[in-house]
Amino acid sequence: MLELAVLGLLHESPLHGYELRQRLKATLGSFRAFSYGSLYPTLRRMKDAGWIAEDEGDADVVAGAPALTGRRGKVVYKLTAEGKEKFTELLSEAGPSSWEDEQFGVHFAFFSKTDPEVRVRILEGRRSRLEERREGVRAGLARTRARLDSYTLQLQEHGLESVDREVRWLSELIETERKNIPH
Amino acid sequence: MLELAVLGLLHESPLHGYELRQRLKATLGSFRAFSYGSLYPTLRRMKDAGWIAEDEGDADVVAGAPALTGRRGKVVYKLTAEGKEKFTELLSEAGPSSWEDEQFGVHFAFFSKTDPEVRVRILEGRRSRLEERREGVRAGLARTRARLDSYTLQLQEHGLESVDREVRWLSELIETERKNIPH
DNA sequence: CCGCGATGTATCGCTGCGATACATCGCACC
DNA sequence: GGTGCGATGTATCGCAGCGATACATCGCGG
Repeated sequence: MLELAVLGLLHESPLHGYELRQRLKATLGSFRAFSYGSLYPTLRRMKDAGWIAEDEGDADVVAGAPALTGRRGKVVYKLTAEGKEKFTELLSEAGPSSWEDEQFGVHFAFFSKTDPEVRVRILEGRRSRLEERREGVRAGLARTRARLDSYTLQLQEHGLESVDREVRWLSELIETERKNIPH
Repeated sequence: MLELAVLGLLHESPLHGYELRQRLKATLGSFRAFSYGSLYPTLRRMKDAGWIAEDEGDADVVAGAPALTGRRGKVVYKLTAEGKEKFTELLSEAGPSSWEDEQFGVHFAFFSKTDPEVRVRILEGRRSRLEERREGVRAGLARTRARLDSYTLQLQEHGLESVDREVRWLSELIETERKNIPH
């Protein structure tokens, strides 16, 4: 899932870890963070899997004697052919709903790289899962409302409203996307 | 953090794992889930720490021959004296902001067991952390807005609005709570 | 010239998730 | 009267990601 984000960012230009992390923050904003603690291991995993490779064409090194010794310089990564393929695959993939749900934000951030039909599918998937959960909570709430603490109640109602808000947001997006699908 | 929730629930009556999980769902609703995968290990940890103990006074067992053999019956837990103490401690504790932030929902759900001053402190803490994050995102967004993908932009703005909404919610609650503090 | 904040790579221990296994109980349906 | 299925119940496994932290270098202002 972090993987998808990394592939998406490298799709535009080669980057090193630190920069990737900055972009990640800039791209996902308050939606998701990703710490170095997951980024670096993930980069290694992806490199081992052959999705990305170290980019040696880095200007830093070219400019004369790189001082050698331990000089732990930047490690710039770029997408491989397999990586590009994997990106496209992950970007339209279904998988178990839990997976889809977690990656939704990342997925959405790279929507411009997908077809309108895929977008609608993803958005509708997210919406229906959200609606499902909402109804579950609502039902439980109706059943236990009387027994519940006033603070608990407020918490739940706030949560419910948040979910509702997102559902409405998604509905608007779906509406707009539908218009983009050629007749 | 799950610990706080368990202590809070057991504070009202002894319960076994399954029932705890149900209550957890009913109490926290859409805010947080907690799976068995965390619940059972946590119960063990808490028992080892002496915060909770098995409750033998269970009616099931009393009612004649319990069929013995493997009969892996319910394991009912109750709060110990240390547990009660720990609960009060955790409920008003500050700790690192990350900790506070994650436990906020649980904390809030048990607000009726705290003093109004503590409530205000917790609510204000949450609000200021939220505001801080919001400003960070806003600043980054202002800087990169032009370069950003339209979808990325929409995602970020939606996120920002959500945070904003919660800040407003918190402000209302703070207002109300303040009135409850004796002159 | 030195000190500090930004840049940069990397690891550690922890919490919690989701899936799953397995067993029993109660009751609905035929 | 059996049988089958959904709710109740305990438990574990592997995995993803977090937050803190260590450590090194670079660039710039005082």
